[in-house]
Amino acid sequence: MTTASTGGPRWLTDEEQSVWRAYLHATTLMEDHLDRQLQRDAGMPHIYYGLLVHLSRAPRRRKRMTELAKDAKITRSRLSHAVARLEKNGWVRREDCPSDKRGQNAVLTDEGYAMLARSAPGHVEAVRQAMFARLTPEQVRHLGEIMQVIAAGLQPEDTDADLPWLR
Amino acid sequence: MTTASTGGPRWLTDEEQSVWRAYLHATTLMEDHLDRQLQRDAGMPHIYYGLLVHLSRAPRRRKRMTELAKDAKITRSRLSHAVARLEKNGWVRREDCPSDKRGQNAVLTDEGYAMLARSAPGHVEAVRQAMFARLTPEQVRHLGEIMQVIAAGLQPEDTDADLPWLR
DNA sequence: TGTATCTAGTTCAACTTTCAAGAAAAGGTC
DNA sequence: GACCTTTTCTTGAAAGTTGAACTAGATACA
Repeated sequence: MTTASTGGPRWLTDEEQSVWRAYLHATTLMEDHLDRQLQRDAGMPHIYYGLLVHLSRAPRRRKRMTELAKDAKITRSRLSHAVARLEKNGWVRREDCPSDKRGQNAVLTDEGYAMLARSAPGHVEAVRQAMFARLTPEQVRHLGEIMQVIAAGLQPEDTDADLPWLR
Repeated sequence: MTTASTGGPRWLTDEEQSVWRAYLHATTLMEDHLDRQLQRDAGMPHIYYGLLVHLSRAPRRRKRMTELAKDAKITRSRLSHAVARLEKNGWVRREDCPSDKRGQNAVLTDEGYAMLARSAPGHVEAVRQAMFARLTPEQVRHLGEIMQVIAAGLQPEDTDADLPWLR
């Protein structure tokens, strides 16, 4: 039942509710699926794998902790723990930042890179099967646009340029 | 760069990669956003809130543990811990299942229901602002269809009816 | 210089999730 | 009934996450 605007709380329409449920359902299953796949084939959860991917793309395969945390959308605290674990695995190592003595670079080791090279094909295949193999090209395009819009709305603005009180 | 079919591992096209990144980005931000919103306004993470919602919709506001776990797409173990926590809050209580002495029902208490009634409007508003307020009606429809397809592909088939070796 | 403030990263404790193991009841088969 | 298997749910330990507190170094400014 769709509530007309009576002054009470605004609920979602039937369609919105159904879309929201589908969204939660699909995203939960996807995350579980990939976590399991990577835990099995690469010995780490999805987010840790993502950290290695980020590092592999960075110049000289290294990145400042804070920047990496920002890229991966996790807190610095969580990153500290994660890097500690990945270091224990030998896939990442920390190195002092030469220009800022507070800073640390997380560096993808050769072993880390090799692990990534080994597990990437399987992971990509899992992603393809779970998502792209099932959608039409149009749906893929739509999904991209929709996700861009949602992310933009939730993204904390990191540029102060357009904050009125700083104009 | 899009790899042609050379026999090596099949990568994603540029567009697929970009859509995949957008998907990960948006879903991560959304989950964080809602977790924070509910932790702040209802004192529990999103998934726990979801459990209360499920119970509130169930007949007599109660449900067998296994069934609840299935609905919420979490393991029974996780549910056991979660219900223990919610029980401590006074929002849920366990009750023996009369027909099966192994069974337990999770029951939404009046306090739990009140808590839900109190926090639901804010949560719905958060969902609306994060998603539906930013999408066109067409995008909402597309998103629903896309999520249905993805969920269907990942959903473990619980009917054995069509397994070939049981035919 | 001195001092106040900010930033980078870590650490701790509390909480949540996972995985493997286990207790208890139910269901099947002889 | 006895026996074996399956289902239901819980438990405990290990792993991961969170948010607040903390250290050390950078930055700003008088």
